[in-house]
Amino acid sequence: MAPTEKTDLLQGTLDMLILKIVALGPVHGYGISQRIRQISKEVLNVQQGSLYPALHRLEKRGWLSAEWGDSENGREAKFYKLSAKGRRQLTTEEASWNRLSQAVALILDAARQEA
Amino acid sequence: MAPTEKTDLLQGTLDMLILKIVALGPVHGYGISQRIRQISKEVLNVQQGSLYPALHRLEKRGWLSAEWGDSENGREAKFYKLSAKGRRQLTTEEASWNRLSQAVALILDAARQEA
DNA sequence: TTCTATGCATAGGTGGTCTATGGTTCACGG
DNA sequence: CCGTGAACCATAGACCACCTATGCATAGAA
Repeated sequence: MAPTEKTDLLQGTLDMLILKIVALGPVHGYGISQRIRQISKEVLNVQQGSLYPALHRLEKRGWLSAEWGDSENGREAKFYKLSAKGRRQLTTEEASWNRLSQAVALILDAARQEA
Repeated sequence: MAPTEKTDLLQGTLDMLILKIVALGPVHGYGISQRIRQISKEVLNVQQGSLYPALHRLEKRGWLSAEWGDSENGREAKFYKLSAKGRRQLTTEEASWNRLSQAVALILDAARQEA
């Protein structure tokens, strides 16, 4: 109804996106969602209720490490860093994403090879 | 552990893939999963436990219509056809997929614009 | 005859995402 | 001076798509 299109994201990609953003350098949670929105040109909009559980999940799996610090505005914020394990995970997920998205593209391109 | 990589698919894309396959012409359920596997070059493997509930879901939403008939082997099989409503839905989902996958690509390409 | 492929189907569990809340501090406008 | 909104964190509850496991039936091959 509203002109705002659904900005939901593709399930299963959130972890990868977060890992990728954090790979660019330490960021706090709120900043991650902002960067995802910016870099994706307002297409991807990560809800806070999705973001924070995801961050905790990734931390629990040892892919991220967290540390409290001060944000650019002098506020308290929890900064995340990518661990070596997280870097490996990111590589895996990127490869998987490429395989799968290319496979989907194959399907969407189909129309030829039909008997 | 096993050398077989996870062939799971991207959540949320199954409906679109099914609609797309059916758009190529009437097929029965089992055939849909085969074609997805073939066209994707063995990358996408739709489990039967995912497929049939999805088909019922799509039918219930009026995007597909079903009809019993005989398969190539002379067996009983339920054939699916795309409805006009389903065709519209497919268009929508394809556009959405393109938007989102391109947005993800933007994130994965990132590394430049950082301050 | 037993196994595999074809074909349909459901039940139950898992897990990620969304919505809805809740709270704090800072800055700005009225 | 007070309200509002942005910056920041967080959790609870619900939803829903997908997977695993299982069931059944028939045909053909080993």
